[in-house]
Amino acid sequence: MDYHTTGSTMDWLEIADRKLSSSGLKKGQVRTAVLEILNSQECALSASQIHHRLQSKRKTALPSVYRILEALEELNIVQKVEIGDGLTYYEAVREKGHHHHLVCDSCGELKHFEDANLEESLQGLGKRLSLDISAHEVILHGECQECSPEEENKP
Amino acid sequence: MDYHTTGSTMDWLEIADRKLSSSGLKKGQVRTAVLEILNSQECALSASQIHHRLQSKRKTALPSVYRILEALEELNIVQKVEIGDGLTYYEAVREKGHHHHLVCDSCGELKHFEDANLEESLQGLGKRLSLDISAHEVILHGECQECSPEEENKP
DNA sequence: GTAGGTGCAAAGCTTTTGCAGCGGG
DNA sequence: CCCGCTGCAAAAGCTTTGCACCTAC
Repeated sequence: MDYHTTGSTMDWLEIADRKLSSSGLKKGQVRTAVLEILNSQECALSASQIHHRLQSKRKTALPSVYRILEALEELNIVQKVEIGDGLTYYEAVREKGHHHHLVCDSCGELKHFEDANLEESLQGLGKRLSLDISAHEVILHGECQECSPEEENKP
Repeated sequence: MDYHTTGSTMDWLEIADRKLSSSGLKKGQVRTAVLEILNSQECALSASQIHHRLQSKRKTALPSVYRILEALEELNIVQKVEIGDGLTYYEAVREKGHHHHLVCDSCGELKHFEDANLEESLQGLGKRLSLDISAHEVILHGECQECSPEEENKP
């Protein structure tokens, strides 16, 4: 399960390819396109957003997108991000850059951030309650920096 | 917006009643029953669980449950808890006891916990990123204490 | 040639909406 | 008596499944 055979940092696409082929999966055209979209995307996209972007390249069926995302999730190549109101997004799982999300109340956009402090708290929490935590998600709701007025004249 | 007129801690049901009537809403039988169920429930329930519990008392329509929960959410009497996989739960918003949730990987049950440290981290995070955070949710996934073997003979 | 990949149509689920009749204040 | 409450039926999303055909290896 160690993909650092060369010592250099491996590309997410490369890792994905290996995981896929070692699971006996082939490189279909739609799957390849989905991987490219997610790779060039900084944050998460919904299934229908991905589907929409695919249309410009090739006629694609939405069920295929779901099947592909499901397979990628199984292999821990992508992960679901559920941001509330039943909205589901998908994003690449990269080696570095574990992060959490902010959903902007104004523009609705999904932003992400990292915070060591938060991770520490979560880890400590697991210990304190003696829970074996396999995953955690933190979703913030609020105003993103673009939307919030620069609060220059605050009391 | 202060419901502590008497100085004593007010019951959640009482607060709910006031909020409802001050919004011009009536005390329908189903709504009253939903409030009672949520009040006697420590943690969150799904719409269909609530619906199911209601059947023993009275024939109820699932859409009514959704409408009631929607109204209660609007008044901040209950809140949604979305725990992933598209599962949505609802729970009473009480004056004290802000908490977060753990979804057990084994039994699937929803547990809750409080953690001051975590709250602090989240607050600090808002400051650091200068975000105006209106809400936050933390969902942990792992094994709850009941499910995890008591790990007595750990190396 | 043989699995896996993909499109299409249809089914499944949860949640929402419209409407008519009931019921609380 | 009026407006809100509720049940019923239907619609609306989003996601999954079945099946036939295509394609990578």
